[in-house]
Amino acid sequence: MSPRTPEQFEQIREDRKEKLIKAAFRVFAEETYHKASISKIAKEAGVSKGLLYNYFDSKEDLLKAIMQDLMDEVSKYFDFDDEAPLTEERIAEWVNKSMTIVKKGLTKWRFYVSLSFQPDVTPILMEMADTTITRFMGKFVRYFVEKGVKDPIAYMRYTSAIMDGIQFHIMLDPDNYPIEKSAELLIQQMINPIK
Amino acid sequence: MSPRTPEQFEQIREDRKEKLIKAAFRVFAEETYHKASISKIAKEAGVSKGLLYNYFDSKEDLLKAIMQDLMDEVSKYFDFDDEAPLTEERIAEWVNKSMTIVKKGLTKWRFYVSLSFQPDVTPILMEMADTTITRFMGKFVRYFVEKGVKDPIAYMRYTSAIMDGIQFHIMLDPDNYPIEKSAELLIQQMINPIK
Amino acid sequence: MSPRTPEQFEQIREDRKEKLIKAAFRVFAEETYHKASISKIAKEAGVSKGLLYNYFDSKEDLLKAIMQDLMDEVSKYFDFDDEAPLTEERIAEWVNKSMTIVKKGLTKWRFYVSLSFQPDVTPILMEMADTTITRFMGKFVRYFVEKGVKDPIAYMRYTSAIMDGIQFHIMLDPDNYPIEKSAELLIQQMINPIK
Amino acid sequence: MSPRTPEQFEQIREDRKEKLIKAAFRVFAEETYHKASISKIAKEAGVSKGLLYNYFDSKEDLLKAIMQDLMDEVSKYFDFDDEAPLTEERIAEWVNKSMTIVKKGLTKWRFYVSLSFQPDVTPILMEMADTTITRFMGKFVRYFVEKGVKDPIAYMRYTSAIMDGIQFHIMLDPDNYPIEKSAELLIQQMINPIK
DNA sequence: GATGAATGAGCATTCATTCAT
DNA sequence: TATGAATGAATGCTCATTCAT
Repeated sequence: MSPRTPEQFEQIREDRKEKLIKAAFRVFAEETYHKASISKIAKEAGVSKGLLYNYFDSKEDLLKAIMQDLMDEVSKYFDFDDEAPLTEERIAEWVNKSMTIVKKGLTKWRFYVSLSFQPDVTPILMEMADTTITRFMGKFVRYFVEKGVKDPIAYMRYTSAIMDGIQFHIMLDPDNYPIEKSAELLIQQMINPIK
Repeated sequence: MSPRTPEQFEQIREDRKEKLIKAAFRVFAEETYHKASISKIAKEAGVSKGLLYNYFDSKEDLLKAIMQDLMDEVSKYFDFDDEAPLTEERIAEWVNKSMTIVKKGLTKWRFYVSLSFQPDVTPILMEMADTTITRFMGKFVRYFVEKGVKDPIAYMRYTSAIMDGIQFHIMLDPDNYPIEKSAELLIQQMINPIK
Repeated sequence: MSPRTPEQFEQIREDRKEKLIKAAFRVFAEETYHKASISKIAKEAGVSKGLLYNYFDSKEDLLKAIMQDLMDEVSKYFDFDDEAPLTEERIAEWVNKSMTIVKKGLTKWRFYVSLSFQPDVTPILMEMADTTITRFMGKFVRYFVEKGVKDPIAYMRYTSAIMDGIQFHIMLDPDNYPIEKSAELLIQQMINPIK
Repeated sequence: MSPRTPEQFEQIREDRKEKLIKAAFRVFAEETYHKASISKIAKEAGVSKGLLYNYFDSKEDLLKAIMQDLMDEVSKYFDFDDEAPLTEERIAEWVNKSMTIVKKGLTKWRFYVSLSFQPDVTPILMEMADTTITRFMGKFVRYFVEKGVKDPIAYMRYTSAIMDGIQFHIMLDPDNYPIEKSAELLIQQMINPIK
């Protein structure tokens, strides 16, 4: 009598959840978290409002799911889980990738930054991001230590800031910002740091 | 004829307007433009909802007034209106001031950035900012031209991005970010640019 | 010390009242009684809101004043106060005048009709109109009696209805409605009534 | 899939819509379109304000629905869709019916006229009424042509005006207006037109 | 599980009216 | 007398959430 196994049900749930998150992302990105409506998200995902509440407890819960998704994507993309130390090649690769990923997903990253500055979202985000970022930073500090930089932590933070500043400018003016030139200059600064 | 002179009325209007802008700023900063309610702003300013509409045509009008205020403050602070060219001293001063102003007004600048990333606010902001920013950038380009930089426009944009990245990081972690060291490094890069 | 006599003050009051009524009429006619705002009326009349309340107790009071004005105008126009009986010439004159007056003051009469159909206005209007209309009708009844009409009251009401119907159509489509032909037909029917 | 069939949902929707239109009609008729509040309409219909917006996009949309209803009723009542020409019997029937329908639905027709004179409603109504009225008028013109009337269009408009004038008077004073006598006179004028 | 009708609190905005000056 | 700042209730409308089916 039961035409689907529990596994199949689980699969359906996962697919639907994914579909809802994608839809919510599109709507949130286009209209601000507060302005976006659950109705529109449900319609965009092709399900009923009621069903959406079967998958997420609230609008905020949906927002958290989106952010988790975004963070997973970043982690996967850079794959900093391994223990290998940074090399000059990997630095260059990281710089280039970081810029490309922004240029290719403008809406997504604008949304991410937008969220991260919304006062009620910031704490949630910070908590979620903490461990990932810490490990990430550690790698760079060790790299600068080996390069003989005098204040490696400060230098790491300085270069991180540069990276973020560039990404920020790409988001605001993707067509005119000199991405390649900037990448070249930043790589230069990281490979031959001011000691 | 008039029970209060027009000057008195004008004075009252200015005072109230100022009070409302300050209140609106506090509420917007705390809650996002869309979540913030006119009711709360009026209460925060200690006046009735109706009165607010005596001074501002709409919620958006109020937002614009706040932003104009912020931009006026920046302009006054940096006073880039004169025609004198940039010197090394002025560059150093600009870098230091830019960081100090953020550190001293964290809430305000977080709010400013937050706004600038809200999809429906961005166009309004862009329109208001346009001419100011253009003149500002021109000064830096001319400076780098004189320094003999190969691609002065790209270099200007690169250093602008660095400045913004640093400010961004100060906003996120004002207590730990190495402000002085960063200022020193950035000044270095601007006075002895990579040609 | 007193630069104006009481009479002059009275004159000023009358002039201002007139100006306010005229302004209120324009605004009401353009926007419906309920949609029209006191603010706009005061501005249209070139005085302050406060002063308006010095002359009229409320919005409704202002409306009543307008209606009284309109009715006075009608009375004056037709001058039915004299005791002379209706003649065929006066009938023809009345028909033609009645149509011309509508054609020449479309906005005004549309407004008048519009008001007369607003549920809360109707009773006020009815009360004000009562005596004027009664006397007016009496004249016609006597006229038809003399013409030997069998049911002169019914015939009077029938022709009144025709007149109103024509006026109504002129208001709705002043450019195409056959005013002259209609006048001619109606006069015909009144001079040679169906007995 | 669905807990209620789409048909059931459709049924619920139709019922509610009907109930809301009826309630809106009552409230509009009693208070003018602008004074009537959505709140009151919802309460009158026994549903929440929110639900009303589930069925109608706006107050104006609700108004249109009411008017469409009224126009449908008239159309159904007179059934002028067929191609058969007007005969003397049908003329008489039309005159009598036209008066009866007003007498029997005073509130409704007062409301209809009231609406048609509210400045912001007139254009909406005109647009909706246009084609119906044109066809209707054509029939009468052809009838008068066959009767050998000299200016059949003018005569059609004249008799339409009479009809409207009578209806207008019935609305204002249903108890005293000589309906039957008027009907008789008008029928007379249409069957033996002044050539 | 799945639907969408239903709710009600909340929002931006308007406006007749009052009142200190 | 004359002003317009100030009020607050009311309005049309939106939307997250619930729930009968």
